[in-house]
Amino acid sequence: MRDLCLPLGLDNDDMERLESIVHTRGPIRSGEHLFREGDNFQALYAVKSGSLKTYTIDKQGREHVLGFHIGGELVGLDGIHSGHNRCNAVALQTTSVCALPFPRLEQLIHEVPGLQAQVLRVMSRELTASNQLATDHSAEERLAGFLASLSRRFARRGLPGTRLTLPMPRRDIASHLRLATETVSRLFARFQDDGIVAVRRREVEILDPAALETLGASFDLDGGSARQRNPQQR
Amino acid sequence: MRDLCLPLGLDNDDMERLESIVHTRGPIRSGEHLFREGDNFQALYAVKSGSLKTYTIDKQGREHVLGFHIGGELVGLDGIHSGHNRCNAVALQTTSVCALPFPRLEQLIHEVPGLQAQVLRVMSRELTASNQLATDHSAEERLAGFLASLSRRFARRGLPGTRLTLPMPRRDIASHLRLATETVSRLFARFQDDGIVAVRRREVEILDPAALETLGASFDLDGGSARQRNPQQR
DNA sequence: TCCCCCGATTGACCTGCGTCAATTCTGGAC
DNA sequence: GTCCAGAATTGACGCAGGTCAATCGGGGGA
Repeated sequence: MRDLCLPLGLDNDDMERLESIVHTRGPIRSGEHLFREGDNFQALYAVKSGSLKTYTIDKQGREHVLGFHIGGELVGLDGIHSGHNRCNAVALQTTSVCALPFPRLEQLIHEVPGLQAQVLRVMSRELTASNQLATDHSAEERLAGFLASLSRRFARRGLPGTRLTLPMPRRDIASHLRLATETVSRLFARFQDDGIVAVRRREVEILDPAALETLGASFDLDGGSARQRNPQQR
Repeated sequence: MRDLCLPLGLDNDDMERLESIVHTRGPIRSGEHLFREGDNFQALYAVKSGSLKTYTIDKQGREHVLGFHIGGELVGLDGIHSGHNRCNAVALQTTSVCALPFPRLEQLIHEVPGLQAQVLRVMSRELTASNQLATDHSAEERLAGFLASLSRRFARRGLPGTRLTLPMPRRDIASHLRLATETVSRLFARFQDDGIVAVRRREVEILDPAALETLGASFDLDGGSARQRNPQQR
């Protein structure tokens, strides 16, 4: 297979064992669901290409976008504990994924110590990111932090980090950041006036990455803006 | 030891193995820190008695309360991936915890399959809860959902779920829910006027649990309000 | 017992962002 | 090419909740 593109840092042998249990699923076309809230939880999914959004519908019928997932990222971790998927996952564009059937994955985690460590790490990172998303920040900080984070994630995939095509509409960005669509639109306009980005619909060019990082510094969605750790001991 | 009070559903033998690696730490007095952001990540902590809050300080110096942890709950999961604690943990009252040194825990997870499954489950549940916290709801929904959740958690511990003593000040509740202290205070007053609760400082009596659940229904912090799953397929 | 300090409450006012509404843009369908 | 439905933008306005400020209250220390 050779195409499970998760950055797990496993050696070749372990990676092959992991790939032996996955099966590719796709293409999933834009708007099609990978899974839905309440479905039996059967597998985790690694995005190979394209992108997904995850969301929930609350008891009032309102949609809440939990996150966006591009290539190399994992989806479905929140479904483990209850045995049911806790959110919906829908393709934002033509997308293909690798399914990692959970019972077999659990078995493999047990057999491959390196995999155990990586899975714990991935889940922990997801938790940190979600915690960050739950914090309280202004609309400006949120959008700047979101763009900076997205830019880094694209760059990590080898795509140009300063010239991106957003896979999602404004409405989804807004929902994800707990803003109104109009607020997102106005902020894009403001960032553009300030010379920080050039935006045309879903094409975004980041003209002043430093300014974007500064604006979004306190809303660091993936702990990646500064590689600097915080080495203070008490 | 016999006092690691985590509801992991392990058999006696496995539980004993787990307890053999923990060591009790406490009492931690109110205001003392269990760990701080940036510290080397060394252990997970299970709260035995008392309570903790976890929080971060952002680059502007603002505090964000991530969560509260009472007996039987686990703290520190977000520190795994980076090897450094990602938040601060401070006691809200006299508190004692069990430290689970992570390297030994990892080893034990490998050896005890039942423990592996439980750890994955616990992390997944944390993730679901954090995702929920990140969603967009009115102040009223947030506070009602928070109180309902807290009530359930107390009840799970065998404490009266309708008569609770809040271990945290208004300011921390407000920060956790992304509200102003004054808003929390006003909402308590309103809930009291509506006959839903009786509040006196930190003493809260829930007079109308159903009303509280209804108000907070769409902001379900621990998936516990309704045991009903969502069995729809597709 | 009396302070004293800090947490909580309450009121008045303000503002960031949401809501509503009107255009404009645009990429597919044909 | 033309049409059109949905996406994005822009403006006017309103409100939920934040901010500022004054007061209250109660537990702990001497």
